[in-house]
Amino acid sequence: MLLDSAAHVEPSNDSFLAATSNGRAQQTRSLEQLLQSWPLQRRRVHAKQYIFRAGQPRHALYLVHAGFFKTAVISEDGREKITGFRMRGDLLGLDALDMPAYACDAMALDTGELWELPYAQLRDELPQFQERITALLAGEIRRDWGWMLALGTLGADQRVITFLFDLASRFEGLGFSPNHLQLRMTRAELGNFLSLTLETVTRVLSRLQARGLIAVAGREIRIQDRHGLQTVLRDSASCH
Amino acid sequence: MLLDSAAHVEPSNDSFLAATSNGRAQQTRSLEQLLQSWPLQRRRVHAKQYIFRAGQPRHALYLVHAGFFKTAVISEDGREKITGFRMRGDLLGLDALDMPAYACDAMALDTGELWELPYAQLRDELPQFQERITALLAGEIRRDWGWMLALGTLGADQRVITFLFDLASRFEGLGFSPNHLQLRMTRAELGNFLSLTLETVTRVLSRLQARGLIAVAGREIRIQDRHGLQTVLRDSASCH
DNA sequence: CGGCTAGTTGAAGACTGTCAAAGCCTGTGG
DNA sequence: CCACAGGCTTTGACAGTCTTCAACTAGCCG
Repeated sequence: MLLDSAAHVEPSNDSFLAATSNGRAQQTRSLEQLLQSWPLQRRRVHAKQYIFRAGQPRHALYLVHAGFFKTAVISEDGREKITGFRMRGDLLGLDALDMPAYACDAMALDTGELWELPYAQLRDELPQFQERITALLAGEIRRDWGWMLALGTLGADQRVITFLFDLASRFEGLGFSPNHLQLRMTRAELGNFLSLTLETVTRVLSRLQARGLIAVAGREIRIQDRHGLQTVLRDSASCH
Repeated sequence: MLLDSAAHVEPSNDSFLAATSNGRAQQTRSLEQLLQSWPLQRRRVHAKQYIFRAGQPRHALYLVHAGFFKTAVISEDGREKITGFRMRGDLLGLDALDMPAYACDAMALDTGELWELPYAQLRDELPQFQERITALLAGEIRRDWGWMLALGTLGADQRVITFLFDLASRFEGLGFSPNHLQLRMTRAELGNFLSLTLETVTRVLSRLQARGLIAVAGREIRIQDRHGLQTVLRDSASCH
């Protein structure tokens, strides 16, 4: 009888995405510290520039130091799916650590700076590095699962709200205001990530604005009634 | 100009899920070999038994040696999402490697056997172990992304077909027939994983059977026209 | 046999996608 | 400085897929 009916200590829903984000921020903050004294190759990138694309030979791991990025997978018949938006402290290329080639596309959404990490070298010379990488990989899995849960069980409004909260939490972790969000992606990219059309994203934002919950001005979004948003998240029961 | 407009070597669509499965099979096959001479604690489990639940203190990593399992995350308001079905060679608990508590529920869908891996010990004493774990983590991320792509861009029929192909590929990797699938999960669980309702799953299976593409008898499914299924996968363009 | 779980099928409705048109913003070039 | 082109966003009308609700069947076990 292996742990069959033991107590089920539930991680709260909101904390699922939020906590992992915070956790990640902390962990990579210390990853930055860990690498402070290391002579790293730095790269500046500009908007719409691909850092790498799926299939290209993998030669480095990138730590985002500034800027906003997206990673995406593409099927052979052209279907694209954005797997995440990456900002300071996130790593690009983690998912292909065990492969000779990158497994996704990584694109800058605005100008930014990347630190190039020589994985093999760091792994061999820096004792805590491997452990950090493992934690980041596991964290990415939990984050993905959190989004799979959200996309699979929530309606359009709730998905957008969840996204806004997640973004706010991550911004806050980086020292920015959690109520004043400057989006760097298009409606289409946002919709792609949330498995919605760009029109639906627009409609949801308009709807939430009409209710006075947020203020939308293009890609600038202000959260005006956090509590009201959470109510929407709760009340409108699942569509499943 | 960092790798901006370089050639884009595309991994084929079908290989996205299939290849990762095969890759995983190989890797964990050697993981089994790697552990052959290790004295591992073995556990037998029965259907509907929880191996662990989210929030419980993590004390081991489990390697599936026999049986069929599901892992799921649950939100505080009760929404559940099955994150994957696990069989021989898969690891349970990988996603919480960096945490003191498990991050998901793991449940046996039939009787099975698990090998309990003492992570810290193996990591310290077995040189190749850490590397394998890293590869498994990265593989899980790619697999999740593949499903996020499928669920976000495919219609109901295509999702079910993709699932059948994935399952067939995994069975084949374990030495079973890829055309004779014995499902171990309910329609509800299948639907949950594919972000569909159980009714929709049933209807899709009936529809595919009516077209002579598969033969359905409860949880026993025979793939009768693989080529026809692939055609459906291609032709019915995305719903996005 | 009765109760239970799992699966199938039908009809109606909701949510979101699709298609279309128009407005907006920005950068460029005359 | 203004005009224009192009990409991005917004909004509307309509259609389609999937969900919801409900009834019914089948298999299993006390």
